[in-house]
Amino acid sequence: MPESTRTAPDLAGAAPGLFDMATPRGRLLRIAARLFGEKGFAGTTVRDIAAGLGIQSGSLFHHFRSKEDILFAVMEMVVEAINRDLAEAVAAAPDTAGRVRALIAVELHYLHGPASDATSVLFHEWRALPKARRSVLMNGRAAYFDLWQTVLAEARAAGLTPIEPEILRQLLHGALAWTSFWYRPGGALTPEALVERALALALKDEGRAS
Amino acid sequence: MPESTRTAPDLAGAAPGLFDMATPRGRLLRIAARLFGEKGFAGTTVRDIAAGLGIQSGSLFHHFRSKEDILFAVMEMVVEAINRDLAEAVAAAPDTAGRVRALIAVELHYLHGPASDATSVLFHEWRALPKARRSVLMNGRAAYFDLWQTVLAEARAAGLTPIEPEILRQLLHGALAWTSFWYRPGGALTPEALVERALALALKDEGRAS
DNA sequence: AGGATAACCAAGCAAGCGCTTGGTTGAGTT
DNA sequence: AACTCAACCAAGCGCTTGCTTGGTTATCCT
Repeated sequence: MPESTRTAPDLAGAAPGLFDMATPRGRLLRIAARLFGEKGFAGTTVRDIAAGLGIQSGSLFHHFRSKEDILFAVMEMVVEAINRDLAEAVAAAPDTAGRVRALIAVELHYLHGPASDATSVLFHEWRALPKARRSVLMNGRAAYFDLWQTVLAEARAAGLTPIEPEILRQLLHGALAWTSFWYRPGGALTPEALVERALALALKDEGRAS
Repeated sequence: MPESTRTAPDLAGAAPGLFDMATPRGRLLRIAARLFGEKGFAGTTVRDIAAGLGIQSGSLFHHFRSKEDILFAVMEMVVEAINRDLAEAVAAAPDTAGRVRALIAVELHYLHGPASDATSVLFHEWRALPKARRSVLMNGRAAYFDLWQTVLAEARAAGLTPIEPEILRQLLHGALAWTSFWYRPGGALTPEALVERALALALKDEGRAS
């Protein structure tokens, strides 16, 4: 499939995901992310993960100290990558509407591109972490939330939306996160078209739907 | 707290939830819903539920044949109730925008009113059910989805949104479902104000935010 | 008074869970 | 040739899981 070069960031080398498939650790994280995404963290056993790798369940603990550490590693990886790409994409956008579109495009790209498994784990399984680790993750995401809020405040000042930035951010985040339950790329609705629909939802008078 | 009498339905007698607190079965479902909502289905044990009722874990199986049956009963109860209230509220609304507001208000009322635990279980834990039972639930929700889509199609025909009804329905459903992770009634943002924000998100030129 | 029944307890079983242990293998280094 | 070490296996430990069993108690119906 061809790249979407206009607004979405280039994740290039990370093609089969954000994990290094050359190392056992990377392969482990990849299938763990897939299983956690499919059956949830509590619904996935270390034996499931081991079976996916073709090794014994005990051998997992040569690479990670606990099942929870695996979940945390998956999430940390996504947080770092998404932070980087989001800042890049926003900096490259020419105007306010372009920045909002960039935010949406990056988030949807993570939710449905090569990193989809790991991203939906980050979005949907944070309750499985103890509070201490949850707040570590939230610290890592602070920059991400700030960026959204800054751009949305800019949009509101420009008259593109009447909704307060922090509320709009949460509503949009929910709308986008939920797409992992119903949207599948490859169908009639292209990823680019989905970005435009979400943008039409976020901003007045930017709708080019249908 | 006073009722919101304008558009939200009156759930009256169901005050402490939608469960009949006079029966052991109702009390069981109530605390099961709370625990499933807090820790997830797989993260909740039958011993947790029993402890919440002050009985032995084995005694649960006098009321339900399996843990999964408990989850299913919680979900069925919400599906029935929400279907009924949604149809009522939409029928009572005077115009298109009012019908969209009614849809949003009912959904948010279920997510944050007395039935909040059970509703967020329905929205977030359906993956814990085997596919056969999932499709039983989906059949029960068909009327619900149809209603949303009909009203949103009407809104689009009236020029209130450029987004296709089925896509808008999914995006809005995500935005609303996600509020259970961040919104708490009793704070600065009232439930009524949240409804207006969500309405401003759904429809053009209906924004009265700030 | 006698019988049926709903609601529970006390005890525990079989299976599955996360994780540990001690040992093996094979590629890389010197 | 001797050594190191990452990557794994085979076995199983201690615990928790959902659920079963046989029996007890209180309430209601007749």
